[in-house]
Amino acid sequence: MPVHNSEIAEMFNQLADLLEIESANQYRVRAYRTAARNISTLPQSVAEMLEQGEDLSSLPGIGKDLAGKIAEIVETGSLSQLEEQKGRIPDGLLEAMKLEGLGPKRVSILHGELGITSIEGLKKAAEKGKVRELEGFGAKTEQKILRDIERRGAGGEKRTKLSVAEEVVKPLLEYLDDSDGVKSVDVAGSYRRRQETVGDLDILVTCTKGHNIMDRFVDYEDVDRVVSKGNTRSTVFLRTGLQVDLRVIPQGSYGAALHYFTGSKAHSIPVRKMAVKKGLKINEYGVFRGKKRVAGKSEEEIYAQVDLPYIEPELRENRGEIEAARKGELPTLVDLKDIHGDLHAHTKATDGRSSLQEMAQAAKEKGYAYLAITEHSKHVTVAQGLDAQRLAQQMKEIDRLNEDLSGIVLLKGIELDILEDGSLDLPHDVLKELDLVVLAVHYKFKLSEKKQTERILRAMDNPYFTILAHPTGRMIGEREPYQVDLERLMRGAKDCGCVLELNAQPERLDLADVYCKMAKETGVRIAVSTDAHSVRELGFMRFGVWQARRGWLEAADVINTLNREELHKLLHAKK
DNA sequence: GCCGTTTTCGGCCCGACTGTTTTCAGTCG
Repeated sequence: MPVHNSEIAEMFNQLADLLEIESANQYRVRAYRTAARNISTLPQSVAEMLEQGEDLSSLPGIGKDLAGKIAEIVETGSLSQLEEQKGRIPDGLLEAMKLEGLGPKRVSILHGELGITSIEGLKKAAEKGKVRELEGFGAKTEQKILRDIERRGAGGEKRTKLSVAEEVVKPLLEYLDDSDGVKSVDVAGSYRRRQETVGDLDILVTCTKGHNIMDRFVDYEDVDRVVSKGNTRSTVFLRTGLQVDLRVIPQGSYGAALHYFTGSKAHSIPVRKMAVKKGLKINEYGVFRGKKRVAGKSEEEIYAQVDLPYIEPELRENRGEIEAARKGELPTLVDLKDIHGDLHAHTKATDGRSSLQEMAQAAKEKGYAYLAITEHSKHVTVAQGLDAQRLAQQMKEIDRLNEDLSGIVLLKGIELDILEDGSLDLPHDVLKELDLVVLAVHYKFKLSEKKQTERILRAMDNPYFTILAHPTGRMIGEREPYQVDLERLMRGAKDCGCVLELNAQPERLDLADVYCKMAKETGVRIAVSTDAHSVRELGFMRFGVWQARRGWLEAADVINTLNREELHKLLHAKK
């Protein structure tokens, strides 16, 4: 089993924690964290790069030393330096570092003065009042530690899916916006970058002088606990467990603050370095030459100071956007208004909840030109997938309905199961009557990477194949993707003119952003599809488009930006 | 530990809030 990038990143982060507890040079610590961050966001496997003889020290933030450590991890599955450090510092202290208000210095004191080695031990010491007696600690810190231990026992921290965050954010924004003196309210952070999950929410407001937005914020009905409250920054936890930071920003600094708090950190650092080279300093208040602020009102101003055009939030991950901006080669990202139809939807005939008519009507109201009905095929028994006879019946219904519809056309399709050996769940003479065939893997997720890849490649190699649905089968936070060689899959898709789906269901968002970018670079086009099981779910298109934008996709990379005639030509080109 | 139109040494992003202290260290983002 090859070592995953995330495992290497985790080891480097642990090592950074341990070094901090031992008061190592802070820049050395930072180097490990930077390396961990860079590795975890690489699209390709570091283990594979190594296998192919690539020089890892060419990666950003990886020098000779860390390249050697990665090689050791890939070869042996562990890192001797990490094991040594762990021998000196108990695991419990790493856990304790995650508690609110406890960092390396205090954890080190707890270890040295009280001999704490575990959360359990820390809890006992705090209950006996031993912690408050230590220098730099007090009664409040002790209480906070106890509270946090209790809280974590109940749940533990988790990232929140973008769709869930959206539900929480909307009423909160309305609440904040709906008070006199508030001029603007915006969400920054990973939410604005439309990352598939968010850790916390960063909300920025501007308001008239003297207005106390902070009082209103901490009074919000969903606030469970106020962590801190100041004049310009407050932090609360909502009942859902989501952390929300609110910052009050002076108008003249709004762009600078928006840029700063949108991040990502990986994007901001090189931008700030570019400023330093020009004798400027960028912080959340503006761009400064000496003490004089030279920009700050808008993000455009900030970028202009370092000779860059505006960079869309979805691109700000330090995945080449700064270089592209410098060369004037930024993509014009696909937009929701470019979308002319949806190519994956279900109805009551299988596991959907709306009728054909309802789906057609809703799609028409969205301004779509087409909607593909793609029910499950018979192998998916739990969804009462269609056999040849029921499919034929539905096709007749669609023909009848199309005669009555104006402005939109329903396309006849199927979400056809790929069987274990790569053969298809319905015969070719049935498929040839359809407008499009969406192929999908729903069973046998545990095949080896080689078998899974060949299974799908074989399925692609049939004349009716059009789109591969949810290409990795992942469910965010629930189910890992199945093992598949995506590079090989994409080359195969390019050879046979197949399209990959970006499934817009918020718990799938499959293909992930980095793979969308890989598809684009390979020359494979993407269908952004909702896989809607109801009228409401047709609205999931926005999540798909956001993810597509994070994957650098332009309208020309996405087939459902085509008009009806262009799409028809594409779908019939293969036959 | 990384990095270099300041290149083999000397920098490396920095401000707000809290708690404990009485001028500031630690933590956090």
